[in-house]
This record gives sequence, structure tokens and C-alpha cells, in this order.
Amino acid sequence: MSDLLERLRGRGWRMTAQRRVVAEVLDGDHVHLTADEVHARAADKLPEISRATVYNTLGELVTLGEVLEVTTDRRAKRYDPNAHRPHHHLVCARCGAIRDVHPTGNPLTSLPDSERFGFTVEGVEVTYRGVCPDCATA
Amino acid sequence: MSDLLERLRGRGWRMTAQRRVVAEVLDGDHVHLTADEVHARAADKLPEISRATVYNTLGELVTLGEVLEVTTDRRAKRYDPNAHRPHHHLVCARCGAIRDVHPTGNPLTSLPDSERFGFTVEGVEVTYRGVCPDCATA
DNA sequence: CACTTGACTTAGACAAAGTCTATCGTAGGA
DNA sequence: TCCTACGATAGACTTTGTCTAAGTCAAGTG
Repeated sequence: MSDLLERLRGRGWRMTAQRRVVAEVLDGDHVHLTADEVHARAADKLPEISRATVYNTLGELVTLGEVLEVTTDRRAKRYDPNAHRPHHHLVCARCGAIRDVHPTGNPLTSLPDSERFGFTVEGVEVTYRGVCPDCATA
Repeated sequence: MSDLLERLRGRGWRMTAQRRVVAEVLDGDHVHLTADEVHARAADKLPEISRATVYNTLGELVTLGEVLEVTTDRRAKRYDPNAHRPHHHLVCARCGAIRDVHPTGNPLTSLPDSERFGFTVEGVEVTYRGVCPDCATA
């Protein structure tokens, strides 16, 4: 993750304790935290950090393409640091757990021109829904 | 849409003016209204209708499988009456316009067992993102 | 057709998630 | 070391949706 901090510095980011902490929280695979969860974890390390700063920093990371926003329901958006490896999501309908998955094929090619209605199609999100093993046995 | 009203009556729905109006508003292809838009249009025909009733009725229609919820961002959920014809969505990143689309192939079969992590996969949503013709020229 | 009853509706309070604003603080260059 | 513009802060505000208590009415019953 320190390479993330390096990249950000290279892009002219002013490095602050708050931004460093937010970036550290968003480290690892299969991380899909809400803004509030990011705030809570960041506050463990830096108690004075404000919600607005967390929202601002997450927004900047998304704009820079370092983090993806994931919206699986009308609850809070989640933030996925795994932005440089294309992937989709598998969501548990009961507990909301999220896994990164890598389907075969490219869904972009399965949308024929006749179904594009003149849109310039730039991306695609695929969300598989199901029940996770924990919820299935419970 | 009157067949929808018939189906609902057949399922034991008590028929009220409010429910009829909500069902009428959700008629047609490429209809993707937010709850507030449904409420506004319903209120044109029935001014006293309350927001809670619109939310309740939409929730019931979703539970009955007559209408789909579509979540494309952290803004309001949208309601899609085209529930009986499987389809996916093409969303304009600028203005938020939504079109129903029908890609080729079945994305469910492109998720190998090794990528299912023990989940029972029940469904899949595909959201294509791009820029619509109107926004491209503007 | 009038009565009854529980399902339905209502207004408005409440809650969750996110945005905005005015002010204060500080990273990093001179 | 000092300055200053960029960043952080608290908290008010907005949007979207849920809940509750009380009133209303659709439709079955006699």
C-alpha cells in the first residue's frame, strides 16, 4: 500500500496523517468497507478524524481511479481498493457479504450494437447474488 | 396493465384507489422511476396519496415479483415494471438515463464453480455504463 | 343494504448516508 | 523559520427511506 501513497504523492497530493490513515485502512483483498466503517477504523488510529474528511478522501481516491465504488443496494456505498485488477462481485442476499470474483469471458462483447441505443459504452458491472455458505447453514 | 391489477386481485390484494394509481404509473417499457417520481405522478391523479403508501405499495409489488428494484448509484432506488422479461440495464454516467438491454449469452454460466466460494448463486445483474447520445453531443 | 373488521392509508417523526459551509490548522515551498 | 494555499473540522443541512399511532374504508357477512 505504500506504493499507493507514493503514487498519490506523485500526483501532487499533499500528504496528511488523515489521508495516510484512510489509505492504510483500504489495504488488502476482498476489502469492501462502507464510508462509516472506513471512518471507524481510521478513528482507531487517529481519533480526531472527521467524517467529512473520510468522505472527501474516498471521493478523491475514486476520482483518481485508485478505489472503486460498489453499490449493491440502497444501503451505504462500499469502497473496493482492488481497482487495478478487473473483477466483479458476488453478494450474499442475507448478510450482505461481498466477494471479488472473476468470471470468464467479457460481458462488454455480449452487448450487440443494436442494443446500445447510440450510447458510448465504457464499462460494465456484474453483480451475482446468492446466499453465502454461512447463511445457508444458519 | 389491467392484467396486473387482475393478478394482484387474484393474490388477495385489497383493491384501493392508491394501489391502482401506483400500478398505473408503473406502466410501459423503459420505465425506471424513483419512489419520489412515482409519488409525484400518483399525486397528479390522487392528490392525497402519502409517501408511505407509495413506498409500501412499491415494496409489495417487488415482493410479489411484479416490479424490480434497480440500484445504479447511491441515489434513489428505481422501479422497473418490466419484471417478466429478463433484461439488464444501460446507464448514462452523466444524466442517469436508463435503457433496458438484452445482451447475448447468460452471465450466470460464466461464473465457474471455483469462483463461487460456496455461494448458492441465484441471480445476476449486469449494468453497462456509458454516455447516452444526448449527453455526448451536449 | 347496513354492519363489522382488519387491512390499508395518513401525517409526521425519525433514521441513515452523504453533502456543504465557515472556520481553523498545517504541509511544504521560499 | 514563515507564509499561504490546501486540507481538516464540527455541525447544520439534504435526500431517501422507515416507523408509528390513529383514522379510514373495501369487502365479506348476515
